[in-house]
Amino acid sequence: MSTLVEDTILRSKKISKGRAPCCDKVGLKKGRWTSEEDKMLTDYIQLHGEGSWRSLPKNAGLLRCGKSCRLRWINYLREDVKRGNITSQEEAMIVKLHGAIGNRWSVIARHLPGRTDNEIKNYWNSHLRRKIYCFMKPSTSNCDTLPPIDIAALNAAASSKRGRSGGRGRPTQVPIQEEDKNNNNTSNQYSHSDMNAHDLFGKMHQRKENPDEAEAISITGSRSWSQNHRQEETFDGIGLDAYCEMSSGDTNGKAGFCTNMDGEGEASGPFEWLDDEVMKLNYMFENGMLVNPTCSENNSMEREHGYGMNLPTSEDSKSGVWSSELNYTESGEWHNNNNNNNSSSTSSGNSVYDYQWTVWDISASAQSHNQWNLQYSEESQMMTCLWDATANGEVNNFHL
DNA sequence: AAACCGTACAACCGCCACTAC
DNA sequence: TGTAGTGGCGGTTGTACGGTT
Repeated sequence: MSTLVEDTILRSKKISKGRAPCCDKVGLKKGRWTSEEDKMLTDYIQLHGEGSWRSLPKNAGLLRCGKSCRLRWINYLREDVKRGNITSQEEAMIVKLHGAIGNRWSVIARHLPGRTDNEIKNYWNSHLRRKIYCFMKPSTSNCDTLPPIDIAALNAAASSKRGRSGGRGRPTQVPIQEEDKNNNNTSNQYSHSDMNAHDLFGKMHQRKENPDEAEAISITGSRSWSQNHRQEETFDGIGLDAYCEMSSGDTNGKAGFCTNMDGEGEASGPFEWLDDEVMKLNYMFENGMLVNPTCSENNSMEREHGYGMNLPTSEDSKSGVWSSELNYTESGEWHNNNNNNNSSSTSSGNSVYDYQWTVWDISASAQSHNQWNLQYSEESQMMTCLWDATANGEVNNFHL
């Protein structure tokens, strides 16, 4: 009889709560691990090896959830976990990879030997994100034309759009799969969430390989939202109101829209994607993926004053500035191409500010359409190590 | 000295992909 | 083929700690 009751309870739990929890949390300890617990876990794994996390706590005599044991082992107890400050080289790699692939911490971590995804994620959230947001805020007299960024409002807008998403795969702000279910135009339709750096890279490559066939892509710095709406949202302070439009080659695309090949699309609210996507676009600026024809490589004024990360020029590539100086090999080793330490552009500390900066007069460029052109420039090729492309430009693999 | 505040980071949570059955 | 178990991932929270008022 009691078994029947237990079964009923278990079944009702499963029905009412979906999946059963990873473990019975009753009586389990939470919070910080003690050194005794660490030793018990380490001793057990050294004896029996990793795996079977569900049964491990019981076998090891730990009052912990299996997940908690796994996390503790992977992030802190393993011998190959590197402790200590993130180096400037590692920081540069994080910035670069994050610009290319976004919050895929585990992928980024694979390129940083000894670093865990959790550590990198924390480092990003506590150090780098702030720095990079700060760089978008005009700090020099040269940037007076640009209003300051209201970071608090940005974050508020971003967080208000996010539920507790979690999960692997695409970190959705918009339920894309649901979106796809509800319409038939999935082949050429892009949502803001889809419109990430990865997609843009692929499309840029397509453009390069088949300029006549591939979709036209334009990235335009623009204040495209209605004045009323912007005022309501108190987002007057946005410094980089870039929006993406993807159309059949003319100006069918609409600001902030998901458009298909016919220029049809559904408007989304402004700023939904700013928090992440603008940053990604910004990284593309930084990495030379977007080339402003009004900014010549030799424009020293632009290169000397700080608004945005400096685009590595072909000259930079030759002289060892930026990424050409630092390579990461397949074997997981850092390789410094620059054998002398005289380069004035090398990072002097753990700050993205150590890179060179340049001025991007986004406000001015926003006044005309299509002023930002995506170009497959020589400089941009430093990012092409990240993907494979077939002859027709189809991206089929990310080297991450 | 105490209260407050911001930061860093360890840990937790929920979800998803994969796999075995 | 469907389902449950498991590992893994990314977002978020909790808290210790140092600095400031």
